[in-house]
Amino acid sequence: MTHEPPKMKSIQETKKPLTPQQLERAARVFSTLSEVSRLRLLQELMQGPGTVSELVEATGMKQGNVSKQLGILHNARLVERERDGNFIRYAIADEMVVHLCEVVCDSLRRQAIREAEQFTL
Amino acid sequence: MTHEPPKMKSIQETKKPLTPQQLERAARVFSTLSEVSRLRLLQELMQGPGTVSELVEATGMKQGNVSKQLGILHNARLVERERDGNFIRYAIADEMVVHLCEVVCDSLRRQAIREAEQFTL
DNA sequence: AAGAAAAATGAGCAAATACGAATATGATGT
DNA sequence: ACATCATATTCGTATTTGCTCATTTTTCTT
Repeated sequence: MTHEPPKMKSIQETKKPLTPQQLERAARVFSTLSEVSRLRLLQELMQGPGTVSELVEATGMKQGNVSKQLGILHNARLVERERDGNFIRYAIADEMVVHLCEVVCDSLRRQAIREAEQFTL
Repeated sequence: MTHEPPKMKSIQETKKPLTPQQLERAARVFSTLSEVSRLRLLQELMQGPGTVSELVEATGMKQGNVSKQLGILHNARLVERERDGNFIRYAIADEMVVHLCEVVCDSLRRQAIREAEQFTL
């Protein structure tokens, strides 16, 4: 016979679920941020706009790779580009990126504190 | 001769860069959220804790897959599990997940509004 | 202890993708 | 027009990973 698991009240009932398309787009955003190389680039751009060669120098990545990852970020509308003579200057295009990174960093901090406390219990 | 690109002042100089390990962990968090199936599961869990079979029913995913994706979420400490008889109840373990999804959804909303405005210009 | 139910795990396959190397495109200055 | 510099793209390779199916592990019941 099939048992029924005991029910439990939800903490927050008030969240409306996302549509499949929204889920898809959210997944794409997260996927775009799922690579260290791209986070590295975004981190540099959070200090201010920068050209490809500046980013190559700042990150130590190969030029082709920098360009490719920036292209991915640009495709995802997280970054915008503007030509300046021979250079192309990239910049953060969506504040969301900054907020997302802040949220993750906050959590990492809290987690680190929690882990540190384990040694003093 | 190598040209120097014109400099530009940073908007926010006050952000401290993340360490390589922090970048790695942030990337791992984002990577964990980069799959629709896992977002789907998290979305269900945001309505409250649930067992594997409940999640199978709610999402239409295969049992093995649900279990595996939950395992990944659990490995990333985004989800916690608790045995309840024959069942195992999963629940959101880190509010960060909720915040991250909120941030992304806000951005998607803003983006949708911006795109809608393009038709009325 | 045996059987049933829930969840986890492993094998195999297909698809995605990150990176480096080489090459192509596009703009600038002479 | 040509040479040069900055950026983009293509190709090939290696790695990762998501999914299904089948099997195993764990717990509960009788």
